[in-house]
Amino acid sequence: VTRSYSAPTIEAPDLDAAVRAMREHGLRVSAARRLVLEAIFAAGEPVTAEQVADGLGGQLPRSDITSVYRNLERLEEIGLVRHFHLGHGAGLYVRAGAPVREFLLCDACGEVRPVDPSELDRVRAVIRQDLGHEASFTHFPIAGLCRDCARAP
Amino acid sequence: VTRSYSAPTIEAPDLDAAVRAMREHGLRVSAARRLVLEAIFAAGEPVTAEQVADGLGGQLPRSDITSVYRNLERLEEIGLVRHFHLGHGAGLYVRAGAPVREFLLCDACGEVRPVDPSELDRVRAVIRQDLGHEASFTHFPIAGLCRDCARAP
DNA sequence: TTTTTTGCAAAACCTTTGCAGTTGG
DNA sequence: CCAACTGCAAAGGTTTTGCAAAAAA
Repeated sequence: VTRSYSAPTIEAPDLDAAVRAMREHGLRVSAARRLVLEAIFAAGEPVTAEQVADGLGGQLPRSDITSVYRNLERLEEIGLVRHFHLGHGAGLYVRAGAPVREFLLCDACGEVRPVDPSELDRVRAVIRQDLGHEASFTHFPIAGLCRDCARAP
Repeated sequence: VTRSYSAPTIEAPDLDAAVRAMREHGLRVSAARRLVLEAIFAAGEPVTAEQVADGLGGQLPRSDITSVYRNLERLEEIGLVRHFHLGHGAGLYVRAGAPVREFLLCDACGEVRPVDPSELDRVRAVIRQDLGHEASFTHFPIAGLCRDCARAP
């Protein structure tokens, strides 16, 4: 199944603040690291480590994929990046600080629907009440059937 | 994080009916195929392709892992096997016809809690009402924090 | 006999590790 | 200067693919 993707609007990145945060956390601001950060901030949507290494398809200089993984990890540790998964492929990395999205995935047509976490508040409340579990859909999506595919299966 | 796993009770397998189903679907009943089926039916809990290939740790003859994957795929196509994921590791295969379980995963302590699908009926209803999505947690688990870890984070 | 299936080798895919050399602070 | 970081090569874990030989129907 091919996955479609509607990018959530992401507010203008603040690279300088991010660089400051790096220094505050004792991370060196190397060229490679800065490049990963720039790619993540420049991308309008979640991207794979490979896309970052490819310089977002030529928009930025290429990087070594090993360093990209290592830097995404560091940046995630200090809260500048988050990552999540849609299905089975490579992980997707986004700039933290951008609005958090959770995802509904249609197993039939492949639609990926980003939703605002508030839209899942009632869902989380029911899970908490019925099962005593604090659910989070920020790392794995909610799979199933979208409205259209549920109607015409 | 190490994952604990409480096996759901699985009713006595009916290998003969499964073999009949294979023939009905035009699948040949080869030794290798039968072995995969036996392993899946004999296992008291979901197992990886590798566990099947290893003969469940010596209980059964070993098989070639490539064939195991191919046969699990065929058996899943005709509805004798299901598979799902818990986190990032290898997929887990279970005999279809055994009671379906859905899973809650604790990101903090690694607890894996199998629940009966009926326990998620209200959850699914809210997702349907609020988002028009027919949710299924049979392929990916519901991640988050278990009751204990949510209390003491 | 004919079509499916097997077993092996090899590769694909995503991610991590080891290490010697480079660099930021 | 020196700990942190890089780039490369290599490997790890999971799953798929190609193909000639073997086996089911």
